[in-house]
Amino acid sequence: MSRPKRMVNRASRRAPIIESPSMSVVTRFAPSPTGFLHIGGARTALFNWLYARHHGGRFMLRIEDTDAKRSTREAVDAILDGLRWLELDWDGEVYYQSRRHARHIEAAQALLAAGKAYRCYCSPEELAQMRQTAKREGRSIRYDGRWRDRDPADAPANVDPVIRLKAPLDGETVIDDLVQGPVRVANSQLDDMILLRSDGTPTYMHSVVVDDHDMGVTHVIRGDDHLTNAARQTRLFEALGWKAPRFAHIPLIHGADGQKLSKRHGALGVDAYRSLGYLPEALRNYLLRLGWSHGDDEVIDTAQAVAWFDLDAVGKSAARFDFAKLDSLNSHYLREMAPEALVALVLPRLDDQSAVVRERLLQGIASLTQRIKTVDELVENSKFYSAGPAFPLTIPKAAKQLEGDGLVVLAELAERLSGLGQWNEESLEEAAKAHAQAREIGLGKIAQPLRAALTGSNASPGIFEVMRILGRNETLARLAAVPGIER
RNA sequence: GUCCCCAUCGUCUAGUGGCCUAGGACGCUGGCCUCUCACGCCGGAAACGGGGGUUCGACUCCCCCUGGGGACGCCA
Repeated sequence: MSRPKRMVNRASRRAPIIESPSMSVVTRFAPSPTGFLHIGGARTALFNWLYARHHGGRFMLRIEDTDAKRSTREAVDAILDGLRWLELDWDGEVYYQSRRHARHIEAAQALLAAGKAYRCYCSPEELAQMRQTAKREGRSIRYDGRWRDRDPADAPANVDPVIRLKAPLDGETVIDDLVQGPVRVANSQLDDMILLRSDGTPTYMHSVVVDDHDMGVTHVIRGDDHLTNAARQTRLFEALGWKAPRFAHIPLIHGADGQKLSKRHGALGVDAYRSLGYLPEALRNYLLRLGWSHGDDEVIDTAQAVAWFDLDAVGKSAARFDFAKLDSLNSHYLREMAPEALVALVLPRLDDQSAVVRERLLQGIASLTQRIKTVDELVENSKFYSAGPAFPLTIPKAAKQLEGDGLVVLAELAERLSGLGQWNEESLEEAAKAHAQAREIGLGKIAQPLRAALTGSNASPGIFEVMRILGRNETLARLAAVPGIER
């Protein structure tokens, strides 16, 4: 596989990833269990997985369930299921952030003891008012630090305080983002974030930092809606005296309306893609190309993706989700599957799962697969191999074939077929053509009624293939079952 | 409102100062093939948001504008 010349240039241009060989990569996917694994999360997981696999590092999974009120076991299961279906295997045990509360609290207390954090006695109402005022006056909306240097003796008696980080007021925080490049944020824009809530539980912002450090995460790859969080978190890392990981904020996936795709806004869970009939490899390929590229390559299987993937080829602008392209990739991977694998997908969803049907499918599935985009369509189009069409036909165009002349032609053909010596595609086509010639009509005038009678549809694989696979008995039986034909 | 990010065909993208008459893919579309629908093959329409610079030369570098997105929670 030769790399295009330009790819080399591109790589050498941004190339900020100069790690010592001994430094092994650790990435993590850290979803919050408040719903299914949606498509954006799936891509974030994929990129983290690919980056770790490409660099021979570790890919960890951490469930961010610090919000006990909103986290559910069902959501955790849905996320795990989704990742398994996508075949994104994680290393080691699943981390549950909630189980590490003690550690998070300890870190916050240490900051407090070191004078790098402080107690804030503002009530939620007070904060809401602060925000409102700031908004009205056109200032940025953030906590004003009123308890930052206030005498603890002023503390109201029966108010449980939150613990806030005492972050630097001046200067700026620079994130040297692996995707976005250097991003500078004035420290004056960032307020003193809450580490521990008034009930003593740690916030997400704090837990993330402690966990990423403790887990040895080297690269945080996540949606760019976290970009400003990276600045906040960097300051916490500094306060704790830890080295911050490298950040890579990948652009978000937008819906057809150009807005961020989220659980509350149009995003489907990966389970929906599964039940819609998409293959995990197709979804991975599609998601990979949303924001990442390797020259003009489009069809990239997972092994190739692992070999090629790196952060320097991740684009910076948001992408819209496009089902049409997913469809085309899905049909590509479907067509590459072995008949046995395809049948294993289809047969369980058919009414008749007998050996006879299985054998028909084995023979007919390849050409069936040429005509569909999803597994669902494949199942739908395979049904005629399982059961004969019911009459009258539900498809008007097909039903029309079984009227008048069509019916006459079929009756005559049935006669001819019953006496046919060889039953293969060549002999069948020969017989049909001979009949067409005898009646001085086009082959289509015979093939279409045949198709309707045999498959119940006006579109199907080649009709002689269908007849061959169905066999003489079944073919004749189906013809005989057509209302208006007696034999 | 404040801050941050982004900007090439309808969509995903290639492009890193001359290789660009801007390439590929999906979709759309004309044709061929043909028993239907597909597949396949051949062809077509389709984009650098605008304005200033820099330069011998800008899709490419800089600035402004415009447009889009994101963040501003005791959510994650």
